[in-house]
Amino acid sequence: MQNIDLKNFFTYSFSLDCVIFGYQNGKIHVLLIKRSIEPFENYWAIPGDLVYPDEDLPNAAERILFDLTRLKNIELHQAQTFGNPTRHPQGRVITNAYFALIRIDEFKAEASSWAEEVLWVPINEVPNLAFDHNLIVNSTYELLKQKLTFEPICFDLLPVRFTLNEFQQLYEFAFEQEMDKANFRKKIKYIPLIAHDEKQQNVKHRPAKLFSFNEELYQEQVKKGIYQFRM
Amino acid sequence: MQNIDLKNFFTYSFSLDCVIFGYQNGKIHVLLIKRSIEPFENYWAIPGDLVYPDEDLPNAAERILFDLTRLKNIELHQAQTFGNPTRHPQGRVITNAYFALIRIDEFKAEASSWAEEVLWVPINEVPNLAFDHNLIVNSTYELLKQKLTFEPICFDLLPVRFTLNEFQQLYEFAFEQEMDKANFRKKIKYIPLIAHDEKQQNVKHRPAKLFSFNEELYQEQVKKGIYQFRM
DNA sequence: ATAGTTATTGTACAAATGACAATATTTAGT
DNA sequence: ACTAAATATTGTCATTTGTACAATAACTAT
Repeated sequence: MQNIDLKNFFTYSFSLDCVIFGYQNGKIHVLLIKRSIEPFENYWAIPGDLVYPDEDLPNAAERILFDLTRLKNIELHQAQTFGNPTRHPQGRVITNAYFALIRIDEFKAEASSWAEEVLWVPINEVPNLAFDHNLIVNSTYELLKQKLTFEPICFDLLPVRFTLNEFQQLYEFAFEQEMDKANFRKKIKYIPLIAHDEKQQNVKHRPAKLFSFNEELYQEQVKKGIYQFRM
Repeated sequence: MQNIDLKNFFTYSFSLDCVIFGYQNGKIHVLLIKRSIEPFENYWAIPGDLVYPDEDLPNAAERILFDLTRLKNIELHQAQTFGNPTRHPQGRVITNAYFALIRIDEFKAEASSWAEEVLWVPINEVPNLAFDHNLIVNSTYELLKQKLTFEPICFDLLPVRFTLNEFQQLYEFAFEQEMDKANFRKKIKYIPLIAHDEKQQNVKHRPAKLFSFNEELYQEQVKKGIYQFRM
């Protein structure tokens, strides 16, 4: 796996790792796979693999995620790049993290290729992972938290129709901080939401009203410069 | 420069490009070098080169910047990675952008190695650059503007001692928006600044008082959770 | 109907924002 | 020394936003 003659030229491998976040039971989860191959056989890891020589990064992200987890039609975004020379035991592999936010129950992740198992694990209960994947997951989670403040990406994690309490709890979890219900509602006053007639089901108390994000109105308001998302 | 046998393995080159921002005459500038080698000979570009096989990315950033511009002791930060397969005419070269913010007059950039010339150019007057360097510069500038809102990095661009007007003008330039003097001063009320007795020199009107950033107090307040920078 | 539980709305005070005006200090010229 | 020009610095006030806490509403289960 070494080639001295080409040293200083095409001497690297380049891989891409996917950090897939999902929200369930009031907790943000991350998707892991169990490796059935060396190195780190039987370790949990995030889905990732080598990028093909002629492949663009966004395409590689889609392909790799699908190969290992059967997930598709997911919007992936670039995060950090990790290039420590010793991060891969078999050679110099620089890796670029991509991340996505999905509704866990809207997609069905299935182990595939050399992924033996898939697992959604709460972000604060992630076990020891292969390679430097703990570092990658943690760094990317920091990025996610940043983005939660300035972009309406919370709605990719929430159910399409959600209660205001579910909405609030997502932020309480991410920022590890309790918030006042009344004040939270004032804070989100200008976020374009659609209030539905429908109500929460199967709760043993007063059911809450269901809302959904008004994507079109949001886009329109942003274009006009009337509104900027901020939490 | 092609090696068919190793296709799918160590088949990439990995490079690193530096976007160095400086502030002068009320404008944010970026540092360019003129290439004296192919490809893109005689084009302006940002300083960048291949990463050595055993080199960590932060070290590579330092080394490459010094080799081409003689700049050193500069804090470099990772930005985006660009991996379009056709971005380099001679093969697959994935590149990782790093950026830094400096005071132009505190450092002396000098052309070195295959850099024939160096040039500070206002960010809104950047010419056509080699490779996809315009894309890299623009993306990184967007990142800089984001960071200007949430981290006190403006003080890396401003002179060590600055007037409040210089401070304000930096933000007015970056966000392309005029601000009210009085309100700006209210906004920065909690930023830990040191007011000096010293005043602006060589102006033909009332000179402004000079301030500097109180880094220690800032760190202390952040640690205590008392304060979070926000513009 | 009643208790239990959560949803939703209201109130009152403190703090921040934004538009605008007033005052202060310096230089340059007489 | 006095004055005009220029910019620095501070103040006012109406409006909006933030925060803590309380009150009311609506549903379930018994």
